[in-house]
Amino acid sequence: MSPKVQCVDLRTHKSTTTFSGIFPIRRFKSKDSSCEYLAQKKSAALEAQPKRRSGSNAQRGKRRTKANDRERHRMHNLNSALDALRSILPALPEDSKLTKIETLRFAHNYIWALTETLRMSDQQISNPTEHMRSPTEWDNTGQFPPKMNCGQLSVVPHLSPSCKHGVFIPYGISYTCL
DNA sequence: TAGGCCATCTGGTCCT
DNA sequence: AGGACCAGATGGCCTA
Repeated sequence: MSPKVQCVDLRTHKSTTTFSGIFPIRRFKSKDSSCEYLAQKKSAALEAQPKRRSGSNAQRGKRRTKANDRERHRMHNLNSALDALRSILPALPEDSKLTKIETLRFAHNYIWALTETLRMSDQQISNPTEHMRSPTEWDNTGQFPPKMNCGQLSVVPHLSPSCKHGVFIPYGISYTCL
């Protein structure tokens, strides 16, 4: 059911590999999202006396309709933001659309991959002897850059051998499904 | 047909 | 008081 996601070389904008969208899930245990907290909140709400809202039925109906409109508008805004996020993620095929949760997970991994690429770019600047290694050589050495594993998503950053204004430009991130 | 995804409604809570 | 935010419930649509 998960859509295939096609990735591109960020420099050439040509598609490279595809993977199906199973992304690593990082589980957080926070007060606001824990099952215990939500269960407590729900039971407290059930036990609580129903609040008497002021106003006639007609007034309450009007307020409810207004609140529904606001909520609809709010969700539309949220969806617009998700669409904007989808549009900047690399190389979605024309005929498929990431689901909401896939969009968020993909964005998370994409940011992570870019961050790793920058980090390794900095390492390369501080250690110029690594500069001329090809990605293949890097892979063979098992040293730099390491093959980054993030759950089921494997990220292999490739660094451009060119240097612009003293900054190495990362041009490629390929993803392979493990 | 079951399961996933989504939009919408709804009531509760928090904040201004 | 009213708005924003949140999570649960519900029903529709689609796909394997």
